[in-house]
Amino acid sequence: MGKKEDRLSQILALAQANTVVTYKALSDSMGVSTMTIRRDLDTLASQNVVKLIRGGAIYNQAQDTGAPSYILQTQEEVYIEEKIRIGIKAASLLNPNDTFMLDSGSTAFCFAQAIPKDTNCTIICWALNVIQELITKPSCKLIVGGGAYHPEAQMFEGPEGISLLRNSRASKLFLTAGGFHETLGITCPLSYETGMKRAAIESSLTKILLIDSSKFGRVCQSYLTNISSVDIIVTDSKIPPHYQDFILEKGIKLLLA
Amino acid sequence: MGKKEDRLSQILALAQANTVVTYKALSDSMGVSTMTIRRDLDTLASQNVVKLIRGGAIYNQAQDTGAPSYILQTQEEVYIEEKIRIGIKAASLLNPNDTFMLDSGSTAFCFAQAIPKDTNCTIICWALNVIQELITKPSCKLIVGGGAYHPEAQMFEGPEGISLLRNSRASKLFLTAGGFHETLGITCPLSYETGMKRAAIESSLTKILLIDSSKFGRVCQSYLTNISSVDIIVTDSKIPPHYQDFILEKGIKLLLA
DNA sequence: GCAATAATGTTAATTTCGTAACATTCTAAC
DNA sequence: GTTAGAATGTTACGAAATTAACATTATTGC
Repeated sequence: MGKKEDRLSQILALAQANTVVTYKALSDSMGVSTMTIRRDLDTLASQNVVKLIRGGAIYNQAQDTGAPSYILQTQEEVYIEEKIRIGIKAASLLNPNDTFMLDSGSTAFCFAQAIPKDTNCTIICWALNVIQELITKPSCKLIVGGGAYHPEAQMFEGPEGISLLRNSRASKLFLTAGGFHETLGITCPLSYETGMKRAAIESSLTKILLIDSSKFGRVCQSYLTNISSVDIIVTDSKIPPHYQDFILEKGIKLLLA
Repeated sequence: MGKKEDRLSQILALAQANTVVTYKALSDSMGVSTMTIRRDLDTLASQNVVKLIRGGAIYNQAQDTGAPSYILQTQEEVYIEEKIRIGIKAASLLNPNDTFMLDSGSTAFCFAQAIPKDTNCTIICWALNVIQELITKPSCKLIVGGGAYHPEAQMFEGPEGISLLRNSRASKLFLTAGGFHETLGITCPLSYETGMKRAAIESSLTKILLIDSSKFGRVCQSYLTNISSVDIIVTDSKIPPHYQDFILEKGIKLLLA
């Protein structure tokens, strides 16, 4: 009995494409009676994938939003307002026709959101949420480093991605990190992130670190680079004063959002 | 005359929250007649923010997501039902723990939709809409070929992507095309597509062409490969009979959806 | 305050939809 | 092939929803 199965997935795909499907249209297009379609939609409704309405059904998007696999979601909501401000501040560093690299993570995503729609630029990136945001800005050209997809970080990573970064050059890099420590340097939580991040650091001129104030004094598992390898740090005003002094002593430019 | 304005924004908020709103529920909750609600929803529908359905309206999310830049959208709706059927048929070719490559295009997207959520497999792909669909299936491992993003085709393409495909191997390739002609072979409309497609063909064992019947006899600008390089063709039942004979004579397996 | 006009409400005829009961066809096991 | 059981189709009737025309009620400018 594969017939009903086939109909169900066809109906589901149509519902997904059109949002609304009607008994009549479905029965016409699939050559079965409205009663059959009705029973099919009942089945789909009991599985909670569509919602019945008078005359048909609508696709229930509430249930499938397994979309971005928000393990990151929890992390994302922490310091979200600071990250938005940091993104906006960092976006002011952009010049027309810049080519820059953009790292992964929630702060990078906030930065992507803050890029004005009419900014002509070329962006080299490797995080899916960042890409999804950037394709809404038609004046941005996108170069994407591929590789294996990591759902927890919503990023691509692998030798070919690293080689793409090595073969690219950018005037700026907008880097993110999970920890910033005076002696232990800049760190990130997931070891597979370091390959892409390091390649990006080596291929770009001005290294700009986007980091919210909660990360100062924190140390994560994977060592990324030392502090003097960054040129500009954009953070929020809750940064502890002694870190502020420390950064300025190092000759690094500090921007507070 | 702010009353109608007020109602409209209230209705809109409710529509956004609940997806579906009904004339009856709205007229009850706002203390006006269903006729007024009907006229309100007509207004909102003419502004394209809701879509009228029998008994009420649904919020039209299509207009606010600038998300996928559907230039492809127009093409996508052509033969959409056939493509869905083709996708479902092709998905039946999958075995557990397969590693396969998946091309770009609307038919490839329909195929991605048809992959059962619990299929353990590794998928090598390079189209953004395909990726967005596949990340909703947690049991699929994704490898993504990167490169420059092309909004018209929603795909990535470039030397590093090609090199990733060359360094990969897959038991199957699900290929798409824009034209299929007896003597002029298999063609596609955008020249930058051929690099990725050819690399995929060379790195995979069984070549499966997903193509709707409207493409038979059509020739597009970029030559991709000759017909005998594919092993299986999945199309819909509207395929002209002489093409059906031609394919079978060539010893290619033909599946009709 | 008084038209004039727009907004809203009411009603009834028409159409469409939903439901249930039953008829038919398909399918698979024996 | 027969037959039980499932899937699908048909029909008819009651319950909405749609439409249009008209009635009523606000609003606005004068």
